Amino acid sequence: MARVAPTSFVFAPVQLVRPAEVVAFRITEAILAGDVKVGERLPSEQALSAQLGISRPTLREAIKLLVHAGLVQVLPGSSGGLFVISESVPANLAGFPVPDLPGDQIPALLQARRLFEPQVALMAAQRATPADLERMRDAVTLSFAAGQANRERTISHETALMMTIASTRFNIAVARATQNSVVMKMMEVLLRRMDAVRLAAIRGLDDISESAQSLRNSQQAIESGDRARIEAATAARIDLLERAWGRVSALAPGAQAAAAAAAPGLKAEAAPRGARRSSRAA
Amino acid sequence: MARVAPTSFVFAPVQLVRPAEVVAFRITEAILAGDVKVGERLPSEQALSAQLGISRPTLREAIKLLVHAGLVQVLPGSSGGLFVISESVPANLAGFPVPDLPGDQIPALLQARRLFEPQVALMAAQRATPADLERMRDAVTLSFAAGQANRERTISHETALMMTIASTRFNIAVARATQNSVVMKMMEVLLRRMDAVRLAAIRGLDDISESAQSLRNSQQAIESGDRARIEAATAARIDLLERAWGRVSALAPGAQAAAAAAAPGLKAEAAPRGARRSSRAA
DNA sequence: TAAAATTTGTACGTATGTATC
DNA sequence: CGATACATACGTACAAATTTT
Repeated sequence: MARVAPTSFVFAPVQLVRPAEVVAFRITEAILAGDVKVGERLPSEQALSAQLGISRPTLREAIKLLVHAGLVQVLPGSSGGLFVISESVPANLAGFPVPDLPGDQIPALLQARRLFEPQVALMAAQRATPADLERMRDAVTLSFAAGQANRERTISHETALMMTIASTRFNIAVARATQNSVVMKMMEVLLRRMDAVRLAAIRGLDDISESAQSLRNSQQAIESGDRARIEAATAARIDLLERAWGRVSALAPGAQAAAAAAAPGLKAEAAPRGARRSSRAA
Repeated sequence: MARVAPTSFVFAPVQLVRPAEVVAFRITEAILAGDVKVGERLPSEQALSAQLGISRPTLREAIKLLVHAGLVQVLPGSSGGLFVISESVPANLAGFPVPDLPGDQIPALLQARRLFEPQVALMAAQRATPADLERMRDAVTLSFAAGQANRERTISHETALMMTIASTRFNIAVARATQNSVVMKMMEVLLRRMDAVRLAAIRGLDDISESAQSLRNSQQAIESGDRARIEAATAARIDLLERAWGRVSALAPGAQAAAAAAAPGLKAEAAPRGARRSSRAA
């Protein structure tokens, strides 16, 4: 048989994920979403591992990551358990798997949000339950609290963190309000990539209250149900983020450097031993 | 210390993925996308494993899956290698990881597409390269070929398969045309869940040529760049699918049963032994 | 004061799958 | 391509800690 030249197509590397990392991320999500609040106790290891469909050793591995990240505290004994002690640690800071996102693709991320989120907000407005609306209002309240705590011109790290949590929580609430699991899954794809940007971008804001304001505008627009208003408010929110990001990346020598600095672990630190790394198939 | 009741929030099970499955899926994607065509030879095992960032045994494991699925053929010897021999096996039929999708959530999937795809098509129209447009046209051509091969009223399995490939390929081409990696990733979330629906739905079509026609309408609309036309054509394409699905699920005793039949493995057959299952964190 | 209940902590044996040669 | 060595995850069982009864 005649020799056939191989295809010229080159396959991108796959990124593998360890169960413990997936589990830790799942729990972190629940904390960030406000499903489990600070001070609450998670189910026992036995119950949790059953719910998650994994073994207890694997769960314990995940718990180690969470403890190391300062998100939870574990107490032994009869009235002990796994307690949530913080909600302010972005997943990427804890060394969790973050999809590879070259810094220069952050505009692509923002554009994807611009494409997706107005539609999601519209659908949310049509289908939100009272509980959904309350979750949105809670997120807005949190964002204003963050703004209040920071009256000075400079934006502290804590304030930026609170604001990122509020924003993330708002987005999750909106996605949930669609009552559509596929939309939620797609929003997760966006949110997992947003961690890196938010923190950096928020520090590029002229005024921290702008961010809270834009969240409230979106929330009120959704409650009003007015189509044009929803689209405008959602677009405005992303505009704000984009402008802030532009300012930050212009200040820094390079956008990539800024992005990397904001999210250690983003560049995937050359794989400790095996080729064990994170995340889904492309 | 007072005893604290655990949170009432229940965690959804995580779905784990094995490297070989991820790799097999990645290669399948390339085949379905038309990146590597039938008859082509893939790179050598050594080259492939290097590209994919995995060991050769893992790759070989993945190849076993592909061979079993009838997608590729392994020929030994100097002029041998890994040859693509088919593109017509949906990933789910090969036992690949398919995200859990309860049959009753297929309307949610279709609604998510309705929300997302018109926007993607608009963006694609603005940014498509000539190569992108050609990929779309190729997909349309393929769909018409499928229609031609099936002039009778009843739709054969082969025809349905060809049509699903053409549709998938068209969607991939449109997503690629956005030149936006995040949008592509989100489209993947949709497409991976579509496999189950397409095959079943297509058989519910009044006329197989409707499907090819709707693809061509979308393709021409995108080339025209006309906003209203693009939105209408994309919506019409999903309408067609939704009507077909409605017909299929109405015929069958239950929509869930039909969905499960179309996609074995969908319902996650009660976990053979461990909790080995597929895919990303929720 | 002591026993019981609950929950984390630790350890072992097995199976599976991956990496190295 | 095969065989061996290693890593990972599971299941289970038991020990330790702490509060409640």
